[in-house]
Amino acid sequence: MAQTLREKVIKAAVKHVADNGPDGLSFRQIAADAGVSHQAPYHHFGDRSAIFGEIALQGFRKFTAVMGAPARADEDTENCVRLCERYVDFAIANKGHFRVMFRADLCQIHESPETQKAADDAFATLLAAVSEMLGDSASVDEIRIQATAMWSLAHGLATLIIDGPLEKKIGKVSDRRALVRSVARRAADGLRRV
Amino acid sequence: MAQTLREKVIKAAVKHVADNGPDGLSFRQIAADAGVSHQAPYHHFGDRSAIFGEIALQGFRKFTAVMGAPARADEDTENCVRLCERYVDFAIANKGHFRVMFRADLCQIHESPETQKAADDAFATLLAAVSEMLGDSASVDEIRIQATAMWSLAHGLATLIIDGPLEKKIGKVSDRRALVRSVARRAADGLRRV
DNA sequence: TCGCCAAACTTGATAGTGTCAAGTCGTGGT
DNA sequence: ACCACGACTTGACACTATCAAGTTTGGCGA
Repeated sequence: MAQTLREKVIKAAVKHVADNGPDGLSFRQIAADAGVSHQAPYHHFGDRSAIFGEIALQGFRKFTAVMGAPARADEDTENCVRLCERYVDFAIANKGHFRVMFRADLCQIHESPETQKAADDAFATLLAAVSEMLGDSASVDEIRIQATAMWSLAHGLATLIIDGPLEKKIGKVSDRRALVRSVARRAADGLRRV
Repeated sequence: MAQTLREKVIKAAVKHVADNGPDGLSFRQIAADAGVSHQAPYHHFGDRSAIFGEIALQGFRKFTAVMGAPARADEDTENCVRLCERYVDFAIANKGHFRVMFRADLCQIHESPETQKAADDAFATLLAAVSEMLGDSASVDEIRIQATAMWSLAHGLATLIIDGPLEKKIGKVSDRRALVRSVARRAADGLRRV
């Protein structure tokens, strides 16, 4: 294992957040697991929230890469559905990161310009995708609103699945995918019966 | 102050969660603030997660009452918009409850039949509202999908506003209301340009 | 009135935690 | 050879949850 202590600590922290949520994350436990003194991690992350900030940074970068990637052949042809599905897939595949990224009380992304930029880039990617989806004629306001709507939809789905009551109701991956697609398509067509 | 210790503890805990999030909630501090020994709260809530369960219980009941109430004159005439707006309003007005209700890692609602029932009732209220909105002809599946979509949209909006990066971008209440209405109406009309 | 019993609360102790303040140790550069 | 600096250790302190006792207190039957 040629990985540095810093990497080990982050890895362990991400795993803990993914398995047990952000609460009860113990630096000392992580240090002990890494076979290192209880104070060693603090040399790399001055503060408890610093490690969350680092996790968020990594998360936003990965998020930007995933959401901005060109459409694959096996994906839904409808942009809205594809974005939602990618969003939820990302959240599930990166629980440890996702649970931290949008928790301002945990990671204070504005304290690190690097993390702030990564977050801005992530949002810009979302805006760009929506903008492309709407075409040239859409106003900036319209893009903003539509992006916020789609973001909210995907984010709500993801958090309800990950942290909330939806997880146990839809066990199999195929079921989950089907649900996400149905919901996203329904939203794309309009939420109230016309 | 004729309120019992149990009520005091819950009140203090809710306030802490609303102000600082669920992390770092200290039973001892609450006990000290209430002018009582450090062990007293444990007599009412055997466990740290028990108090979260109680908070979730209260939250779900209040939620059901709010979401199930008949439409007021000052509310939007469109059902979807109204439901979203109520949802977000509830989340903001009851931050301390809302932040706990949908966090399975915190409150384990299935451990208390009472809380489980309250949560089920809350979802049933949502389903009923959507069902009414769709009319008699809608299939059960269609109702379920549409309810999940609306729930996700409202939930995503609420969490992004409360915990995420949307809060500081929209400061004034009027701005927030306008945003929520715009987004909800846009979603009701369909997320992709037709 | 007395006794008593269970609930509400206190006191004490233990193990685990974040964090401050010092040390040690090796490695690269001058 | 020196030494400065980053990576890490050691020790201490205040704080926390939680277990395991004790003590108070209010109500109720005899």
